[in-house]
Amino acid sequence: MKLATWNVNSLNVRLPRLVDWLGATRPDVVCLQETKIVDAKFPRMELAAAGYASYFVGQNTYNGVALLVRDGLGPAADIALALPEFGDEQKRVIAATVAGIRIVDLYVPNGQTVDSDKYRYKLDWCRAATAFIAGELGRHPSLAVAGDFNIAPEDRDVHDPDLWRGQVLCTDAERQVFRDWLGLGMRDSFRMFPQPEKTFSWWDYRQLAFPKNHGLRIDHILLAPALATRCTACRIDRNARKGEKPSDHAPVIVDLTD
DNA sequence: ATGGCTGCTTTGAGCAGA
Repeated sequence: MKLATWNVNSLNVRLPRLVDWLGATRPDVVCLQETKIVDAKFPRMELAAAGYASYFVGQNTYNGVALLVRDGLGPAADIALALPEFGDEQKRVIAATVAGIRIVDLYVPNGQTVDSDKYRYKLDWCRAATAFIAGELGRHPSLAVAGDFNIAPEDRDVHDPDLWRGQVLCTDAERQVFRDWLGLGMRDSFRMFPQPEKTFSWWDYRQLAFPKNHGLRIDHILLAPALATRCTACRIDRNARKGEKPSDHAPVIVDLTD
């Protein structure tokens, strides 16, 4: 089982690249964020032609998440489309059970700046997500939580920690959320393996950030113990950030033994 | 040397992303 997460920053713009990437990478399940598309316009036919079933919840302009499931894995079951007991207009969560694995796809709010209402919303949202993950883990030992967390967990996940210190994505409160999720028993799959230094998953479109590798690692796949023992690799597909009209995020991919 | 983004919006300057 190959599981991936990718913030595509508009499925409208990125669909050709996504289809190419699916063909080249052949993941079994893909968690998408920032689809920015209403359900009625979701390109399910195009993705079906590429060999994937789509499950999604979206809206115009912002947010939107989807799960893509490769044909032959069987249908996704027990689909959830929001954090329970957290009134939220924004479409940031989809969860489903696929081939015995419970997959939670999160698009964590950005937070904008620490003095903004959006930062408060981010922390409230994350607290609700903590409760959701705890509940899911209780029901499903084979749990994966993947997505754009908008949290760089440690200084080594930041190209210039001094520049980013205390800034949104890197604050103590956000990093504590990440540790809270690990504290539930989840493992950061990326850190289960030796990794090259300065490996990131997001680079600003501006100021040549990508060629200078001025990035952050903010996209993650967390695995419950029962899946962590099956995990043989985690990598970030930096090549997907190259070329014409890339997303500003690169995909994260894990391999799980059967 | 400097500044160099992208996607979206009941189309066109402004917001948001991170």
